[in-house]
Amino acid sequence: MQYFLVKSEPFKYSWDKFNQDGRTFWDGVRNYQARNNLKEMKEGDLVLFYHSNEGKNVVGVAKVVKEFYQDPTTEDKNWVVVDLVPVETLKNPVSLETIKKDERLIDIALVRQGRLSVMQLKQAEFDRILELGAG
DNA sequence: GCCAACGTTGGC
DNA sequence: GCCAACGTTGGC
Repeated sequence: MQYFLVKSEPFKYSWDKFNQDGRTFWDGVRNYQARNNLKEMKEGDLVLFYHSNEGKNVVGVAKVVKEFYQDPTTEDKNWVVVDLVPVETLKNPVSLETIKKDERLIDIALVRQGRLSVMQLKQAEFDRILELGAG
């Protein structure tokens, strides 16, 4: 079991919209590092959903239901998507500020490499964020 | 709206 | 293959 975090601008695709849809393919990744992380995802892996720009917090947990395949929005073979479904909404969204202040989360890619949109998390980091989100 | 970080592109 | 220029992301 692996753990990940994905970013989305709420204007583009929000957690609410995701829950209304019930399932989505995660498209729009146009960065090789992020793409490689997408390819690492296996069915059943858990993914934190982070709102960038607006909110700047982790709002919920999603699950991988289909491993990577060709991005249907482009012909370019470089890009892939995975299918995700929502699992649970965090009671207390965990803000970037909170994450930055937590010594156990100081090392995660969200902080270290701000621009990366798909990243892997250690289980301890994933658990810690859920703990903070439970309120 | 600004700017830092950083990935990508293209000239040499 | 290096590196300057440029574009994009995302925090502030």
